[in-house]
Amino acid sequence: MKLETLIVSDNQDIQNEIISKIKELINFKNLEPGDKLPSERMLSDKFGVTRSNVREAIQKLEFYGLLKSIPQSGTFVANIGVVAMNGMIDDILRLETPDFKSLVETRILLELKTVKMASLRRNEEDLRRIKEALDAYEAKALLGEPAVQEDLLFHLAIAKASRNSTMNTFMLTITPQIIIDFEKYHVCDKNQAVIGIKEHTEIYEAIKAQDPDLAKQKMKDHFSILYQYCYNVK
Amino acid sequence: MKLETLIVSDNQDIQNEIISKIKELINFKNLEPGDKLPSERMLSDKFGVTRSNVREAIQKLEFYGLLKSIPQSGTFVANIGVVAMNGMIDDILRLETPDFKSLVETRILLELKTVKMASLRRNEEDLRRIKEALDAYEAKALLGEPAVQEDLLFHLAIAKASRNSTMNTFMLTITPQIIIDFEKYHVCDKNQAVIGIKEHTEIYEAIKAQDPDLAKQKMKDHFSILYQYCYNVK
DNA sequence: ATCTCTTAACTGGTTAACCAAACAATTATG
DNA sequence: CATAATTGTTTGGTTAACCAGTTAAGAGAT
Repeated sequence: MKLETLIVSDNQDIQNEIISKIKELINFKNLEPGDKLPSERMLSDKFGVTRSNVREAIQKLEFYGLLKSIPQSGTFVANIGVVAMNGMIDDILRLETPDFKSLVETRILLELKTVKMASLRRNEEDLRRIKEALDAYEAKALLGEPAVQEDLLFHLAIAKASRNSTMNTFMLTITPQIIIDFEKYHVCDKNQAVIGIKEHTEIYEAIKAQDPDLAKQKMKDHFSILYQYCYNVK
Repeated sequence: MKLETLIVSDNQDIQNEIISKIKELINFKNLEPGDKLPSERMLSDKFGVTRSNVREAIQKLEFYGLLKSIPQSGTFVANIGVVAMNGMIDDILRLETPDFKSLVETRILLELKTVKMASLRRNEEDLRRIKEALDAYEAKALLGEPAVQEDLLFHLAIAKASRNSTMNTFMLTITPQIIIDFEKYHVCDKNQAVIGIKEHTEIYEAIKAQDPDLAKQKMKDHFSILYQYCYNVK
């Protein structure tokens, strides 16, 4: 486990170094939007790393919209000014792995919004899926078993019903880390699962009644314990 | 361009198909948390695709915390129930590329929160960086040139000052797509850049004064035009 | 029969060779 | 001299061979 973390960390460091060097190169050569970068092979030679490393770094910058690779042609600087380019690369380089507090803060923000949207936009199909998730959670919780996953599936069903694909994606993105942190910090270990049934049911009823403000309030109540806990952890 | 979109789409389809088959396999074989999946080579044989394709699919599921690859050992089902597994895979398969409206909705939600946090948590260094971005934007806007990138850099500087790494990452994630959509739908084409100077300055002053509610209000005002526009587009 | 040690195969990860498309320079042709 | 055809080179992408570590089966000793 330790070893793996170290390796990942090394890879990250190498990639960040390459990204940093690409940035320097762009600045040094005064490359402007549309200009071509040196080929992957030249870059890997120049930086003394493998082409795979260079490719990964380029793909990361491509993900953030800073570069654009065109097959059999080359890698080009995106249509973005040199100032923005430098600023964004700096931000990307300094991206931290999200801490628990920031995850919970973000999750609460998203959930309070998605539950309102879900109340307004949900159709019968959405409602059915949310109910299904609720029932699955209730069944597990009543058995006294840990139901963290069923819990989060209920919330994901709401996110889906919000009909906002971006927030839905974000919820999916943070869910695995939330699960890991919950287990790490032993959140939801106690009998809170049983309390959760009532809270979940109330949220579901509010969505069913298409009452966005009530739904938001019930969601807020649901998170009040977690909220306090999260601020105590840090 | 068309060709490329097609290829990407094909790749996406193949990947989704593989993910779907992996899901079926897990269900059919009743694999439980900790169980080992068949090797990448066997899967690629079985599915009639390349190992690269299988690897990408596995990596995607790994990103969402559903699988865990261990070098020289195998790929394992994460510690997540079969119900949650199925639910999350379905969600992942149905992930849509975010539409403009959902992007703007999400951006506004994030910005109203980060500007409050930035007001409370910013230090002098943060403030300096925000001011820098503001000045760069002002300089560009006064020249009558399009300053979309400088605009977004200002907002990214605020997100950074919020000291919430998750929201900061999310802002970075949506920024390139926002830029593309802004150009596509010709947002900010007119002289709105000049109006933006005043609004940006007011936001900056509120952050400087550490007044979270005022900052939020000014940000809201700043987005009112975009908000309307976004709902007209759809 | 049981336990230990060796060995061979199997694993995900990595590297290097290969591919087809795009581009540039050169040559042939009007 | 200008233009079109062609050929050789360069590109990002793909594929297949390779690697080091793990695993488990099997031989041998007790």
